[in-house]
Amino acid sequence: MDTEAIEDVPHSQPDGGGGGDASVPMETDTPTDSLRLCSGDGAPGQTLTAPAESALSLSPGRQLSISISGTPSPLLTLKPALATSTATTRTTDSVTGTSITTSGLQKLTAPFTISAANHQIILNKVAQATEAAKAAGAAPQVLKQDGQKLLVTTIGKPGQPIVLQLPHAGAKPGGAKPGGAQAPGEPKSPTPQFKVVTIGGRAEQKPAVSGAANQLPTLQAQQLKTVQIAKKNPTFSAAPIKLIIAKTVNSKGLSPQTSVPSVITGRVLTQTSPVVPPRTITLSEPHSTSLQSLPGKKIAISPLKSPSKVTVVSVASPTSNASQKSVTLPVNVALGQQILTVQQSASGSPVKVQTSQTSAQAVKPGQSVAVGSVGGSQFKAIIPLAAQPNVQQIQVPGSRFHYVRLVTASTASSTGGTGGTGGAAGTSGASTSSKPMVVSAGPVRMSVPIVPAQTVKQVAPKPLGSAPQVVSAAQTQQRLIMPATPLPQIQPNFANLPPGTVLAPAPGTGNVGYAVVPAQYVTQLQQSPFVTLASSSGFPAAPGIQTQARLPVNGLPAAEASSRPRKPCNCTKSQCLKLYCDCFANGEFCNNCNCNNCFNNLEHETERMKAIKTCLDRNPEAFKPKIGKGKEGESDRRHSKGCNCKRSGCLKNYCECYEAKIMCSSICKCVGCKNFEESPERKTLMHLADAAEVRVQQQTAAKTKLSSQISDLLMRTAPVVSSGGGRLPYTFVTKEVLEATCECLLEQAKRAEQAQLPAPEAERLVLEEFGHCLMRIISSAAKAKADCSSMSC
DNA sequence: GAGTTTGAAACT
DNA sequence: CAGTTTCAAACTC
Repeated sequence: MDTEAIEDVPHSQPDGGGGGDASVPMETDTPTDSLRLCSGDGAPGQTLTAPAESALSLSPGRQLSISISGTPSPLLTLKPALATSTATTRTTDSVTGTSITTSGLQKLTAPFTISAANHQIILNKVAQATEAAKAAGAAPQVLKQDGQKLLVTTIGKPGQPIVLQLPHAGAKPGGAKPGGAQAPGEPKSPTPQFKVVTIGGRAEQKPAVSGAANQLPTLQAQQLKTVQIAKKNPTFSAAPIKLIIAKTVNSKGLSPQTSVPSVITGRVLTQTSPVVPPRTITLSEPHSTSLQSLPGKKIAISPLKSPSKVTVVSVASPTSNASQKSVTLPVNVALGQQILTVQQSASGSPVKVQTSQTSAQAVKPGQSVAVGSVGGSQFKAIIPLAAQPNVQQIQVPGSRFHYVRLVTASTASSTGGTGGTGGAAGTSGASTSSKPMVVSAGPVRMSVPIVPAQTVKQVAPKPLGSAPQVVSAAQTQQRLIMPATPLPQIQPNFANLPPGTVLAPAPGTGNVGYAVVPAQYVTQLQQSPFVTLASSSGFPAAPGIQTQARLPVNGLPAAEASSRPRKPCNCTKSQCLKLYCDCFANGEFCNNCNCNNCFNNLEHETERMKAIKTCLDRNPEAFKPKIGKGKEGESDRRHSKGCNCKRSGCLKNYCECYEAKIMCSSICKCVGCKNFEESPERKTLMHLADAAEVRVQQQTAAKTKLSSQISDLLMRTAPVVSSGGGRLPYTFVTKEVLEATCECLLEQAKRAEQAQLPAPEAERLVLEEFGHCLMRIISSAAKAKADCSSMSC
C-alpha cells in the first residue's frame, strides 16, 4: 500500500545505472545512501548532473535520509523545476556534478563534490545558482535562516506536510548573512521560509505562510516516490539546516568506493552480511562567512521497500557547530519494515513544527517529533531526542507502539505557542489535504508520562568505536546522522525495539535520546489536526485516549486492523508481561482490559521494560509481526514460524495461520492440516465466514441508515426553537433566505468593486454583510418563535 | 458464564 | 533441541 501510494507520483526515473535498484526486494539488505546537501567548501563549480541512479533516487528498499545543516558558505540553490516536472529524482554517482533533478517540482542545482573517502556528495551552493534559477524562469530559492520552516509531508499520504520552522538566526552577526548567498535582488521576505520535504506525496503542498509559489525539489524513489524540498520563500540564506537524504541502495549500483555498510536495513542485518557503505550526498546550506556555530537541522528520511516502516527522528542537538558532522544512527529494521529517518538536530535554535499554517509552535531540541506515515504499513518512529531532563511518553492505547518518551536535554521549555494566524494557504486546521501536521510542544492528546531515561539506557544507541563517522553529539553541535559503517550494537536494538521503547542517550553519546513511535501514531498525528506530539513539560498523562490505531498486525491490512479494536486481554497470571498477553505481544499497553495484576502499563514501566528485554533475549523477533512476506512464489503473507496445530486441523482460530486468514505454509508443522488452498473444508468455512461478514455489514449499514433517518425525522418534526442564543428552527434557512443572503453578499461585493477597494477590504465588507444577514436571520427566527408562542402554534 | 480444548509461550 | 508445563484464547455447552 505504501508503495502504491508513493508510486502514484510519476517518475521517469530510468533505473539504468542504478539498475536493479528498482527491484530491490525489501528483504535485501540494502545499504543506505545518504544524500547530504550542504555547503561545504568542496569543489565549487562542480556541476552535478545526476544520472538516474543518483543518490537522490530512491528505490524500494532504499532509505533516504535528508539532513539540512547550515555551514558558512554560499547558498544552496534549489532551482525550481521548469514547467515540465520530470518527476524523476536523479542524482549522480559520478564524483562531481551539480544538479539533482528531483521528482516533479524542482531541479536541484548545486555544485557538489563526492567524497570517495566518506562516500559523500557535497553540494556546494554557489552564487551562480541563484542566477541560474532566475534564468530558469523561477525565483531562486534561498533558504533563509531566520524563521525558516521545513515542511515534511507524509509518506504515502500526500498532502499532509509537516511544517518545521527553523529557528531564527537570532544573534547572527550583522554581516553573518549567508554570504553572497543572497543574490542581489532577491526578495528578503520577512515571512518564515519553508522547506518542504514530501515523501511519497504529491507536490501539492502550498506555502504555509508566504504567498510565494513553492518550488519543490522532489526526490523520487520507487518506494518513497517523492521527496520534495521546497522553500516557501524564494530566498534562503545559509540556514543552519542540513538536509541529509540517506537511502539504501542496491549494492549493484554502487561503485566499490562508494560502498558503505548500510545503516538501515529492511531486515535484521547481520554484521557479516556484505554491506555497502552508505553513500552520502550532502546538500547543505553553508553560511557565507559566519563562523558562528549554528545549530544544524537534519532530517533524514530513509524509506525502505518493505511494508513496515520505521521512522527515526532525531531531534535536537546540544549545540551547533559549523564543522559538525552528521551521522545517521544506524537502525536495524525488522524484515519488511521500511525506515523513515527524519533526523533533526537543533541546537540553540528552536524548531517549529506546525500543525497548521496558521499556527506554529516553537519546538526546542528534543521536543519536536518528525512524523511520517505510510498508509497501511507498519511504521516505527525512532525519535532521537535531546537529552533533556524531561522524558515523555505518549500513549496511544490500541496502537502497536503507543507511546513516545521524549528525553530532552533541557527542561520542558517547549513553548506551545500557537503561532500566528498567517495561514495564507488556508489549509490550516482540519483541512483534509495538504494539511501541515502539527508537531509541536503544545498539549498532546496523548499521555506523556515522564519516565527516567535510565530505564532504557541499555538500548541506547552506541556509536561504534571503530566508526569514525559516529560522533558523539555530546557537548558539541555535531550531529551524527548516518554512520557510514554499520553499528551492530545498535541495529539489533532498533530492530527489536518494542513499542514504547525509549532510547535514552548513552553517557557520552550526546544529548540525544530515541523513542520508538508507532507508525499508527504518526498516522494519527497526521490525520488529526489537533494532535500534537511534543515534549512539553508537565504533560499530563492522558490515559483516556482510546485511539485504537493498529499496525497491520499479523499481516492484516492496516485499514482492517485499525477498524477492529484490539480485544481486551484477560490475563491473570502473566501480569501481562509475557507474550501470552496479546497486548504485550503487540507492544501495547493494556487498556480497558480484564486482566488481573497487570503490569503492562506505565505504572510498571520498569518491570515492563525488563520483561521486554527478557522476551527479546529469548527471541529477538518476539515483537515482530508473525505474519510476514513469504518466499518468492508463495503467498505474500505467511506465518513467520508456522503453526504447530495438532487437533484443530488449522481451521480454527487456535491456529495462528487460520486466524490471520492465511494458508498454512511449508514451514508449518501442523498435523492434519486442512488450511490449504484446495481444502474443501477451508472453502466452506471461508464461505460461511464471508457470508456472516456480509450480514454483519448489512446490518451495520441498516442500523446506521435507520439511525440517520430517525435523527433527521426528529429534527424535522421537533425543531428546537429557543431564544437567547439557543437553537433556532433550521427551516428559517430556506432557499429563499439563502438566495437573498447571496444577493446581499454579491451586492456588497459589487459595491466594493465599484469603489475599487482592495481585495482584503472587499472581503471584509462581504463578510460583514454576511454577518448582518445572519443576524437578521436569527432575529427573524427568534421573532417568529415568539410569535408562534403567542399564537400557541 | 463455566468448563473444555487448543496451541503458543515458557520452562526444564 | 525436545519434552513438559504454563498460559490465555478459542471454543463448547
